[in-house]
Amino acid sequence: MSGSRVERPLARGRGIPEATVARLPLYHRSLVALRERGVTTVSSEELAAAAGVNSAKLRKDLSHLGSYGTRGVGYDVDYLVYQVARELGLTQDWPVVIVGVGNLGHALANYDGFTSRGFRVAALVDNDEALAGELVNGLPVHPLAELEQLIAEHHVSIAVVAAPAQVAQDLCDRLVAAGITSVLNFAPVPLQVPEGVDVRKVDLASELQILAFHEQRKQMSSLTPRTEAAG
Amino acid sequence: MSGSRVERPLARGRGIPEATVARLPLYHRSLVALRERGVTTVSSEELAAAAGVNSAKLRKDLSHLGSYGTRGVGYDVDYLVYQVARELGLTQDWPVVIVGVGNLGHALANYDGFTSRGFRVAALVDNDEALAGELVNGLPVHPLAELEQLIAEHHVSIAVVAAPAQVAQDLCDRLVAAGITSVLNFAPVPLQVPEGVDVRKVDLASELQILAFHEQRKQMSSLTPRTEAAG
DNA sequence: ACGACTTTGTGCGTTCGTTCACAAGGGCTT
DNA sequence: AAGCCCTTGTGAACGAACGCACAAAGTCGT
Repeated sequence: MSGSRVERPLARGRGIPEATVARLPLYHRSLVALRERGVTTVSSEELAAAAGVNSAKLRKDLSHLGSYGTRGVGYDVDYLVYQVARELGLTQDWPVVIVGVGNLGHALANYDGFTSRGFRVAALVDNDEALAGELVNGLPVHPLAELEQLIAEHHVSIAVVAAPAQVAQDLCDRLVAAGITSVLNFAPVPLQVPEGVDVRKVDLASELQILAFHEQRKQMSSLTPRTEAAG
Repeated sequence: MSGSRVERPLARGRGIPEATVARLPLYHRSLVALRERGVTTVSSEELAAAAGVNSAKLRKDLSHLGSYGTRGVGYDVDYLVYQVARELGLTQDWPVVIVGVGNLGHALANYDGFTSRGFRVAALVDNDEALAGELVNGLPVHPLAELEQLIAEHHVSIAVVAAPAQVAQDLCDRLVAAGITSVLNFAPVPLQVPEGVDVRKVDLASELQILAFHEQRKQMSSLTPRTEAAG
């Protein structure tokens, strides 16, 4: 292991495929888990197995970040953790505002996975005045009227929408107007946003429906096992 | 609108692309919303706008289910809602078991989106004996020991894993052994399952990390706006 | 110092998904 | 009944992603 490594200017090619980006968090988590087990070096085969992906795909994904492996040896875990974290932007602090403190918002505010990975819940906001001032995980719930001020004060650019579907689009417009440029949407509606704003949606019901689709297929094929038969 | 329609034997071609399946819940929801607004007929263009997708993609997706539109007119909303629901398996009852009744499990047990779409929380299970018997959304929390019995009794084939990462794989093995064939996994670990079992994962932290990645890119490009310049 | 061995990084063929653009087909008006 | 207009359904071009298989490149043993 040579001591000094070249520090690349983040994403050499300027364009990392979206599919790769979506897997980087997975690699990061797998690497951290390996490090905690005391592993210092890992091959693409091992890491791929830990992450549950094809090893060639893993190597190609990592190659988009740079040549961080050593042929014949593998990857240095510490070093790779850092590089992936840096590429993902986990080395900086990301204040996040959660809008909607119902059941889901509550759960999100308490979720360790957010706080433990560079994200910090900067503020909780809810439309329900009755909730105002209540503490959730040590943080007070703010009335909706303070939304813009909180975003500006805490320099928030990422918002989590955990509000009902009916108000989600209006809320989103307000968030964008207040300077939010990334939205994680839990409301089951497709949010319209202007160019330059990113939206990712987490749709719990959809996921179950997709499972139900395949489940139905399994049941069908087990009831008619001779569909392909033929003479 | 002709009165009698041909009832296809579900998925004419036998194989619907996975990408299409993943969008069917979205179309279903958009259609239901249109129906509630009193819309009886919708064009691919309109429905695509409501769902936030390209209209050609929508038409191709729907064509995989069958020819349910009328050229020059569009799609009958009621009829299409039914066809999509049938294809997704929403016309049948899907009992679901939720394993892990922490913050997230609590929120899921209370989530309307599940129950309102053919899914029924048949049982709640948690490892923590202190929770046993407690009512969540009117349902008692069962001790982990009763897991297999509950799955058998209620004919459950879909499980939701909302347990900590450390126990997720063991839990999953147990679920599969008990007859579960579809798993919705909220634990941040890639679950290993045998052939024939489907797993979908919802990874809250990953979604934020993906947003952070793009957010970082935005910041970088706004700081160095002349990257592409050249002489 | 050298060769055998290991593992990375990647060129290439294949598969999957998206989008364009238009022919086919149904309804509506005259 | 005939033609116009509208929208579907799809062929075909394009592009993104995957995975094989191998050359390049480094390590380790002798």
